Amino acid sequence: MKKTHDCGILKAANIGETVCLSGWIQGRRDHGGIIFVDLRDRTGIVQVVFDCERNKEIFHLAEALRSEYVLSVSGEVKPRDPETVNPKIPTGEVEVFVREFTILNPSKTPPIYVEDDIDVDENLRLRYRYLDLRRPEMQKKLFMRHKIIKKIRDYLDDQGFWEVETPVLTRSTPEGARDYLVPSRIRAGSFYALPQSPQLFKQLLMVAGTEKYFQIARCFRDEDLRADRQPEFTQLDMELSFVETDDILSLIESLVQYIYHEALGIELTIPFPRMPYREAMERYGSDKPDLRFSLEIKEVSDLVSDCQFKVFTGALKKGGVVRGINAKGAAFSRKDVDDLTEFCIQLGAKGLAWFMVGTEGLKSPLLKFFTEERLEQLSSQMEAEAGDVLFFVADAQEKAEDILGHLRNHLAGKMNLVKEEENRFLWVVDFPLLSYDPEEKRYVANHHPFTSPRDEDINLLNTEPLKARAKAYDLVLNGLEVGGGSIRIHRRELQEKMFELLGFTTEEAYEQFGFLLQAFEYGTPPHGGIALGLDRLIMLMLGASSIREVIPFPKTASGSCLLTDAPAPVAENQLDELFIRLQLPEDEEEI
RNA sequence: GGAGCUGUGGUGUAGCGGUUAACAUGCCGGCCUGUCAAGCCGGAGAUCGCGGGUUCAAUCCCCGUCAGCUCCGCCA
Repeated sequence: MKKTHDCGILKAANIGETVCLSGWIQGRRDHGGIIFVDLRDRTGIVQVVFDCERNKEIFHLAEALRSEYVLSVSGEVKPRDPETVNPKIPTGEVEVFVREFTILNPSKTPPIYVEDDIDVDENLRLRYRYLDLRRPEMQKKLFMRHKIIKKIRDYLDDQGFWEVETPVLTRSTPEGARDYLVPSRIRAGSFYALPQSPQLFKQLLMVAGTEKYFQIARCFRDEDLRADRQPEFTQLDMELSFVETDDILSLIESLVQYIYHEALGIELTIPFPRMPYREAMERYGSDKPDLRFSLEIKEVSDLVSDCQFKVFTGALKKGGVVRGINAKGAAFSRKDVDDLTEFCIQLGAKGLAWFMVGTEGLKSPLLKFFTEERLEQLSSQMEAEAGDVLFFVADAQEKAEDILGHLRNHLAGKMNLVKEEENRFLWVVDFPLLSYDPEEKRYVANHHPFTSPRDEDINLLNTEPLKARAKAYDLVLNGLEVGGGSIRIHRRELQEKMFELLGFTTEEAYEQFGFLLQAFEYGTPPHGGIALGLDRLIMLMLGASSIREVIPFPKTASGSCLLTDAPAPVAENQLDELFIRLQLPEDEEEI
């Protein structure tokens, strides 16, 4: 028997047809003389009927059917009596009277329910992922992921991009995240690294004249996991020649607008707003601000510089700042405020100053440190009204920004301010090119060593390198970074200057990046690119709360796969072939 | 590396220093010809994550450990 129709598509128009359906048994209702079975495939569910009176033999065979058996049935599509129509399912007007059927495979009783809205330990879902993925909501996520990526390919193909594959076994380069290493059998003692991104190859493709490149690229970073971070993940990686920042931003805006329209039917307004990094940090305390709520951070250093509160004045004397957030109308209890203080302390704050705004003025243990006039100015600066609670952090600028940024997000959750249905895209631009690493006592590239400074900031590299801004940009959606890229350096002198600032000698630079620097000597077009984190983007597009929901076979927080039990020990002869001897911490099992 | 939360029949929960460990659902059997969360009757199913400690007595309290989740560090 060959499947002639999908289960989920049968409707009144099919009445009278003889069909063959194949799928899984969603459920069975045995009434003694008649058995109803819901047959499910990836398109949906249809009711098939085994009737004692019509076919006694088939009916008795059907008594053995159970959930999740794989079943093939053939029979006639019949209309249901009006009073037995099921309006809850699309196929509810019809049912199939079974003439014959085959059990293609029986099933043990599944450990999780194959249905939507299950409340089950994620452990079990991951261990039995193949059952979890049978659930309609997961099938939909798989399908939507396919569809979004298909639309990306369609769009970029239409724009003249070539999809090019780059190696997965490549070489380890310094900077960036920890590499996953793969030992070489043929060259003893040497290792490949799995790519953190195809960065260097896509730049080489620009030298190679590809001009417009993209790839749906798997990337690997051996770092700890988060709800929005897995050690292996998928990027839409792109690189273009003869472009500047605006070309890339508007291309991505159109692409994102296209896939939202095509895949979700949602119309996005472009261009997306653009915000300099500095402004994002000052107003939101984050380089990936969530714009679905306001709660902006306010500067109050000037207003508190002459107060008696030593925590404030002390921070200012050390060159720090005092900044605050107004939790509008929050009307927090003392307990809430204590919890929030604890939250900030966990993040490294020394404390959290607060003022409750009542109808009769401010309430706070800190009132005595301030003059009436200053309190009034403070209230006005913070736009305080009765019911508000004002919070202040005094610390070094970067730290204060960071803590307030986290507090802002936390408050939004606690106060239920996040407009979940909104899609607030934002470009954050003008990132600082470099930061200073006090441990290594050198500058480090914020993006990567090939990121170009802004033309007008090139001279700053000689005088105040930390003030130089990069031609780098991040795409932010609802408080998550969903993409980032830059215009690259394509001129040799500037690249050498960068390496010099990063503390590489010419020899070291050639040792690590010689192949790229050499390529750059053979006619390199100006170029730039971007990579979008597809798992995150798809997660947000589908309203999922974790990246794991849109990855078919994800890893757990400790990097293991509960389905295959990877990572796992290997046989000794495998290690021998690779010239590897294990040196495990004490008390570890012998492998 | 650090902090927090969670762990009880297959599944989801309740419980409590001494219980026959409760409920729902699922599963098995029986009855039942129009259900679609079918219904009714009966039954099986748990060494309460693991190890140690306190105690006359531990699923419950303490310590450790493992696993999962969230966050910090890390990661663009």
